[in-house]
Amino acid sequence: MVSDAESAPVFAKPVTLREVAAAAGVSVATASKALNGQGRMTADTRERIREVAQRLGFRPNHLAQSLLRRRSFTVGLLTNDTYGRFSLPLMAGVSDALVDNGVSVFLCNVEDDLRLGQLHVEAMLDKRVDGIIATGKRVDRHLPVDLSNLRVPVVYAFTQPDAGAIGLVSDDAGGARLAVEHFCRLGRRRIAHVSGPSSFEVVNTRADAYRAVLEENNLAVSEPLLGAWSEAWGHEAVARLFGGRGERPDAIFCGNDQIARGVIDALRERGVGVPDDVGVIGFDNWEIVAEATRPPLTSVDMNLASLGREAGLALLSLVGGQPAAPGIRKLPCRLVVRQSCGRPPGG
Amino acid sequence: MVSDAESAPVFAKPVTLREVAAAAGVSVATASKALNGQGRMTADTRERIREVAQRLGFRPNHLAQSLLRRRSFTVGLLTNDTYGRFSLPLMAGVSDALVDNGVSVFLCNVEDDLRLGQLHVEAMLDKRVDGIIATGKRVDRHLPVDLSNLRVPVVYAFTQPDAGAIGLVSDDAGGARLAVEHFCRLGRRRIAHVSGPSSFEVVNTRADAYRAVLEENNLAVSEPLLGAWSEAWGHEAVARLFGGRGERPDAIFCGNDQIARGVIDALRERGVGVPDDVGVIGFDNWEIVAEATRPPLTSVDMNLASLGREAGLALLSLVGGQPAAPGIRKLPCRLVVRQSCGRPPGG
DNA sequence: CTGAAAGCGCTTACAG
DNA sequence: CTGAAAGCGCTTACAG
Repeated sequence: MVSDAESAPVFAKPVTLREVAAAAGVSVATASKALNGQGRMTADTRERIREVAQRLGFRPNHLAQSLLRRRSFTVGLLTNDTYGRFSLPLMAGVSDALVDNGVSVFLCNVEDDLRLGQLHVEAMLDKRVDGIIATGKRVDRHLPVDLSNLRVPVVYAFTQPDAGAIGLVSDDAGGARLAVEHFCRLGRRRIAHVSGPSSFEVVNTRADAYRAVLEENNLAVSEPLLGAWSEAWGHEAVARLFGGRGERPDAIFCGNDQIARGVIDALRERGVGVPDDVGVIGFDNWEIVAEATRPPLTSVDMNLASLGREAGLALLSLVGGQPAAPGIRKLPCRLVVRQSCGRPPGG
Repeated sequence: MVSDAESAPVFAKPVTLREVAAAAGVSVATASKALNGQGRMTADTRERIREVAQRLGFRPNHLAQSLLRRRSFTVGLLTNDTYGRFSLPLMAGVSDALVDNGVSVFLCNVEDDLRLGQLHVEAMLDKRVDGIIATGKRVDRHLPVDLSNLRVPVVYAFTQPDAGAIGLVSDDAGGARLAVEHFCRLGRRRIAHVSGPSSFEVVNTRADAYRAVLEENNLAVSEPLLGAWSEAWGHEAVARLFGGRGERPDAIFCGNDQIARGVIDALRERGVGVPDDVGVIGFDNWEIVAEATRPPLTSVDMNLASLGREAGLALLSLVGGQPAAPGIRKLPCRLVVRQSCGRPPGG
C-alpha cells in the first residue's frame, strides 16, 4: 500500500444508474423513469429511488444522454478578439444566457489564423455542438473561418454574418443619435465629430447619423474629422479645431473613448473647460477609460452583454427548430451620462 | 412541399460509422479498426474504407468515443474576471495549449456568485470534463466555489489554490526586481515606489523586492507610497513626492500601468521631463495604456498567456495520471522596455 | 405498476 | 484477415 502523500491522487469513478438501480432493488429502466419523472409507478417507489440516487450522489452522465437525445446541450463560441475589449462582455452575455438554459459554451480563440479556425470548428462539430456563435472585434469583417453549410445553426454577433444568416449588431446610427441629440438638448450649437478611420463601416454610419441630427435641428454641419482610434489623434484633432481662426465648437462627439480621452486632455492643456466651454461624449463606454478622464466621460454604451444574451437566445431558438428570419438585427445603444457633457441650461 | 425560403433550414444528420461500413461492404468493427489504424487487415481494405469515409464526410462522434474511453477531451475554465484584463490572455493561453492537444475548453463565467459557481461546476462534472482550471482576477483571493474533493484534477492559475493543489502564479518579486534593477543599471539613484493598497498581497511582495534590490545596491530606501490602483493616485503621489522640500526621486517604479500613467501625466504637468529627469516603469504591460502614455511606458509583463499555457499542460499531465507535486509554481515576468525609463548612461 | 429489450454511435477483446 | 458480440451509460417504446 502506497502512502497517500506519495501517490498521484485517485479520482473516484462516478456512480452509474445501474448502481442506483441495484441499490434500490429495481431495474435501470425503472430507476431512469423514477429520476426523470417519466412512466407510472407508486409515489413510494419513485421516492425511494430518488433517495438512493441522492445518497449515492448519482449524477447522470451527459455524454450518454446526449448520444440518445442527439443534442449535446453545448455550443461553440468563436472569437478572434484576443484583446477582448469588445468580445469579453459579449462572451459573458452569451455564457450567462446559455448556462441558465443548461447549455455550456466552448471557448474557441481563432486569432486570425485560418488553420486554427478550421481546427476549432471541426473539433466543435465532432463534439456535436448544438450550434455556433461567431463573434469578433469588428462588425464589418468576417471571421477567418467558413461557417456556411455547417450541420448546425450559426448566429453572428458583432461580426459580419454570412449571406442568409442571422447577425446581431449594435445600432450604431442610433447610438450616435443619442449622443448628438443629447448635445442638442443641452443647448450646444456647434457640435463637432472626431472619429476613427473611414475604412471602418461604423465610422461612416455614425458620421451620417451625426449629420442627420444636426440637419434636423437646423445646426451647421462641420465635416467630421477622421483619423486613428487613438488618444494621439484626439490631441491632434483638438489642435486643428482650436488652432485656426475659425469658429470653435462647443461640443465634440468622439468615435471612441480613447479619442475622447485625448480630446479632453488636449482641451485641458489649452485651458478650455470641459464641460463648461466644450462638452465631450465618447463611444464604447469603456469604463476603465471613461472613469479615468477628468472629468469622467459621458459615453455611448453598445450593450454588448445584452447583445451576447440575445445571440445566445437566438441560437437556442434555432436549435429548437424555430424558424427565424435571416438578416441583421440591430440592438439599441444607451447613453451613460457622466460629467463631460454638461448639464441642461436650466439644470 | 414547403418552399426553401419559408421553412426553417434542415440540417443534415451526420454520417455514422455504420453507413461507412455498409458503403464499404464491411462490418462496423472492421471500419472502426481501419480508420483508427488498429487490428490487422490488408492495406487494400483499409485504404478502401478510408476512401469511403472520406467521400461520405465521416467524422466520428466524440460523444460516443468519450463514453467508451471515459475521457471527454474537454476541460472547464472557471473565471470571475468579467472585465478580462488579466484572465483573457490567460484564457487564450489555456485554450491554445489545449486545442493543440485535441482538448476543448468550456468557458465558465462565475462572477462572484456562489450559486452560479456551483451551477457551472456541476454542469461541467455532468458533462464529464477531464479536469478544471480555475482562474481569477486576483492572486490572493480564492474563487467563490468549492473545488476540493472533486472527481477530477484541478489546476489554479492566477488565483489562490486550495491546500494541496497545484497553483501557477507570476513571480511578482522577480518582476519587481526586473524593474528596480533596470533602474539601477541605468544609474538612477533615488528610486521611489508608488503602488496599490496593502490589502493586496502583491503590493507587499513587490514592495519587499523593491527594498531588497535597493539595499543590495546600497541605495536609500524610501518608504513605498501606497494608495489606489488608479491614475488619480498616480497624480497625488507625484504631488507628495515633488511638492515638499525633500529630495526628489529620479525614478519611480509603479505598481500598475494606470498609476504609472497618472504619474507620467502629473510629471509632465509639473514640467518634469520623462525619462530625462525621472524614469518611470509600470507593471502589467497593459498595452492599451502602456502605448498611450507619453512617452510610451516601460512595464513589467506577467506573461499571462504563458501562464495559461503552463496551466493547461499541467492539467493535461494530471489528467494523464502523472503525479505532480502540489504547491505554488512561480513563472518569470519580463520587462518590456519602451521610452519612459531612459537609456543607459553611455547609451 | 415494473422490467426486458433495443438502441444512441462507437471500440475492443474474442472467435473463426 | 474479418466479423459477431458485448459494452460505455443512459432512455424509451413495448410487453406483461
